[in-house]
Amino acid sequence: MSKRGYISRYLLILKKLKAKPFCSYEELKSYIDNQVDYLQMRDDTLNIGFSKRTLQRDIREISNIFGIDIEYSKSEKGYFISQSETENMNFQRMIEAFDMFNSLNLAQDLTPFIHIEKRKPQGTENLYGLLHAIKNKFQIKFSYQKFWEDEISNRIVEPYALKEFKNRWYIITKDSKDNSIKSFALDRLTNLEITNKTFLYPGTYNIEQSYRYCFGIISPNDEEPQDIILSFDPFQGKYIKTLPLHDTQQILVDNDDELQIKLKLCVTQDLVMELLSFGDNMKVLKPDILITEIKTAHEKAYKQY
DNA sequence: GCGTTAGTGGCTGGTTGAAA
DNA sequence: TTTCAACCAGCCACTAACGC
Repeated sequence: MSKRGYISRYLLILKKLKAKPFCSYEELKSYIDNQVDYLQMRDDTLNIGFSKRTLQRDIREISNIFGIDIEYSKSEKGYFISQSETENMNFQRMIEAFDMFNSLNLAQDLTPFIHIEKRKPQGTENLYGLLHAIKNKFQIKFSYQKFWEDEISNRIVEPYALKEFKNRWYIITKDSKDNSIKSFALDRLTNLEITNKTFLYPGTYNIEQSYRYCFGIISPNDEEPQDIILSFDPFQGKYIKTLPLHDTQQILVDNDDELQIKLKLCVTQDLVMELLSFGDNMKVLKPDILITEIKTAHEKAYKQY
């Protein structure tokens, strides 16, 4: 069997148990047989078998490879994924990626109907190296080119964490030059070098807490979060209700005229850019500093015509 | 074509939990 | 406490894929 075959089987097991916990071996077998019938119609190299012994080995391998534990409940007479795993974002992403991978593979003859976004690689080839450096607290060196500058600068930083925002990966670091927290997009980072020099992770620094009131990736440093009140027209409001701008989003008014929401965030450049993208479908009601920023930006844009 | 490797299925004994 | 059913894991043989 090809490697794709048994990896597909692992993911089918996870997918089934996520959708329906406490499946017996027979239920899993039936599900996998059905799925494999369909996959094999498109790819006859996918010769996937599934005996009880194979399931036992798969459970062990899934734990080794993906770190996801599958247990058996005697009272429910079935296998299940431990609850904490199904809530794990990595797990959700893995299942999504698998679905996407299989769909695109199966749909090669449907190419005219699938339009993939053409974008630059995300720089994920450095993920392993960066994770190694974060885990072992090694300083890193790299070359970096900002969007708004042609010049490439060389950086030496202490890597703290990786963060994703709008389909881009960033490394959160402390810059040795000025000791401030900075983020760098992986797709603009080159010549990565992991040094032998170790650093001490500041005990008081908590990345989750630090970015709690940030819209995107720009570090707030010492800035305090503010109450932000926005009013959207009803059409845009529907999108905002289904795709909230931030975890702190609360609905204040929801009627035929507007959707009014409150956010608790630091006013950073990435938040301003996001709000500007709504154009005249959104109005900032609070705070004054943000109203001024948005007004100035719209006025500048108006004067260009 | 041949040898090696890895995945799989089946058999078997040990373990565990529920029921009598 | 004993019995039974089901799972788990070790072992071995088979087979397909892969490299030379």
